[in-house]
Amino acid sequence: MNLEQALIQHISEAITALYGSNPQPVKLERTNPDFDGDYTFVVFPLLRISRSTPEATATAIGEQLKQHAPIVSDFNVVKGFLNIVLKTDIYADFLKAQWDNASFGQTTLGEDKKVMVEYSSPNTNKPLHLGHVRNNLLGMSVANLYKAAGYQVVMANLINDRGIHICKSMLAWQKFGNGETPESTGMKGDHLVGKYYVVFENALREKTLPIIEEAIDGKWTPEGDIVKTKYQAIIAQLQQASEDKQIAKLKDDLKELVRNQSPLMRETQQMLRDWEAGIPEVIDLWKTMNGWVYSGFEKTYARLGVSFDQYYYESDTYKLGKDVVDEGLQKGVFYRKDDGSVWIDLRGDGLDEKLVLRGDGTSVYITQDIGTADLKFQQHGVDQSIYVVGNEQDYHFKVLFLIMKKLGRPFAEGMHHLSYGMVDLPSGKMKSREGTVVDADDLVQEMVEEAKAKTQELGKTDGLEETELLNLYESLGLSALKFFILKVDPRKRMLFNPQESIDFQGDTGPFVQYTYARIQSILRSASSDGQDQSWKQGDVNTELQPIEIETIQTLYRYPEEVNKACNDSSPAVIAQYCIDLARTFNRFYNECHIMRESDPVIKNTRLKLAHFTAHTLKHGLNLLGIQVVGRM
RNA sequence: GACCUCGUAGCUCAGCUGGAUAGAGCAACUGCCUUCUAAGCAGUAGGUCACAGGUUCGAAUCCUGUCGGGGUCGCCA
Repeated sequence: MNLEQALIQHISEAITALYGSNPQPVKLERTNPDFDGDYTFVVFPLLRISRSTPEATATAIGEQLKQHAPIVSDFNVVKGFLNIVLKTDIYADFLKAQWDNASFGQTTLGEDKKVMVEYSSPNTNKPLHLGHVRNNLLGMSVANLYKAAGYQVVMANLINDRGIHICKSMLAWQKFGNGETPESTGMKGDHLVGKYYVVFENALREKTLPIIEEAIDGKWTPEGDIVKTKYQAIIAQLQQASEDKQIAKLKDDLKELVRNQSPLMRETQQMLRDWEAGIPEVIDLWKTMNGWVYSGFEKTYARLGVSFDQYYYESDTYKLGKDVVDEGLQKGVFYRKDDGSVWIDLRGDGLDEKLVLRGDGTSVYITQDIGTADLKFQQHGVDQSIYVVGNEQDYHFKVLFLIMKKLGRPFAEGMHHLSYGMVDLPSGKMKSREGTVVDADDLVQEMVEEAKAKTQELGKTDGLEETELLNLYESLGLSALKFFILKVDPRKRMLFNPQESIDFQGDTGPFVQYTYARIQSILRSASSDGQDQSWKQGDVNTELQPIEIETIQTLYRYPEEVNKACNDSSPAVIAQYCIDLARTFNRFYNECHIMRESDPVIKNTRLKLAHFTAHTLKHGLNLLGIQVVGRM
């Protein structure tokens, strides 16, 4: 039982003793720093049964606690707020018991439970960009959080390796590639493939631009009756449209129509059909180019420090789910329309009717997601399944989870969408067309170079080997990047300012690492100046300074923060905590001497406190996927 | 148009399961290195918590509406 629970029980007993009953669960808060006390109990809700003033009620409970609760040393009352002061021995005892606990921060929240975290899920036609970086960092960190909370974790990556967009890169390479390979060009495989995706888009734009203009003027003569009818319908609407927004949309529709009729797109569509038919040349090309992409991705993943236990490929999973559609039809969850398409009616749940299988019997996106959900639970027997996917897919996941529930899947309750917000740049949204996309590899490289420049400027690294230095720059650069992204609530849209992200002062990863490195420096001198490990023995001082108590209180909170972060799937909770702990320790560092303290008990107590803090900072940073450094 | 989501200091963000005088960092200004790493610490200044109602002893937090940003409403993924 932790302190808070013990105190809650004492308060509850005090209330019962005074008023005969306790109408509601006791809620405690940490005392506002401006007031004296550790915990605060608000008595307003009790006034009905105490039939007294707030002050008198709070005082009565305070007196009762002081007499009967052994952990309470004192109290004070401000209006209806009962501020409770705990005995400092409690903090000394806690420090003594936990300072060297190597598993401090590991909790039992998820004992005997298993969770899958699916994240990353890239397309194999382009290299990773800043948006993927947020996804990857979140996924990895959330997986770490679950592990720390005692869950078994399966990290999964569902790779989108098929589809029309993949064929675009393939076709462009075939037509314009001249046999280029990563080896022949020295390019990273994912970048090479991405280059041909851009080549394709440019060629398509160039070739269709005059036709689109023609089409807007109503002078286009498309082939095929269906297209002709569609075209005429759009033109008719366009002539009547008056709002700018509507006109723009119609023009976009037109553009899409013209593009899809272009020879280039037809070839691409044919290639997709050939792929589905298993034509060997197409499959070979697909395998080759995807292979390039995977080796490129692996380098990016390795540098970011993310990894996976289970890969799924859409080229496998896109066939799944059709038998579940049959099952749903039998159960009456789905229904079939006259054209053969299968639907679910979710209007009763505030959503729409949603297609789950096309009229021609082929899958849509959600079909395979239904099948893949079953597969995940069958293969791994997980209790929970987390999808780390951007918030533009909120609706999709609402529908998916509802479908699984209606199909009677017991695991449906354990499915969660970690819906994270988009990353904006100071210039606005990232747009590939405008070349404002921030490439993941470039970004990491810039951060590491900035770390190197900053480190050299400060010049504190004399005596470090070359490999140690490289490791240091890597660690610092990635720390700045990861912390910058993870400290923001995942659910919120965030602004990525490159200038601010490479700032190493204030609320940053390097700041927390710095605090850790500082402590290591102290611990090194404690162990090397002839005193060896003797500071680890002996008792701890019970006469603690306020700042020492505050540091211990902050440490005490840590396991709760881990649980909170896990429950909320929010690494930001840990990032904010790390800042809090580092700042509190730095204040302690400034106010109290450690190595220069002459009283050995006080000195050794402070060394233990420093050691404990370092452990906790390291644990917290590791949860964010950040490595600590001993010197910087 | 319908639905979802966000709006807190000049900027980036905490705080949001209702509690005291709304907190950090950056930017600005002022102090602190012959003493454990100044990538640090202390201080000054900066707020109509978008706006208007409501619920409550008490609202940045919950409810309704308005305004503003973003997203979604494909037999795309």
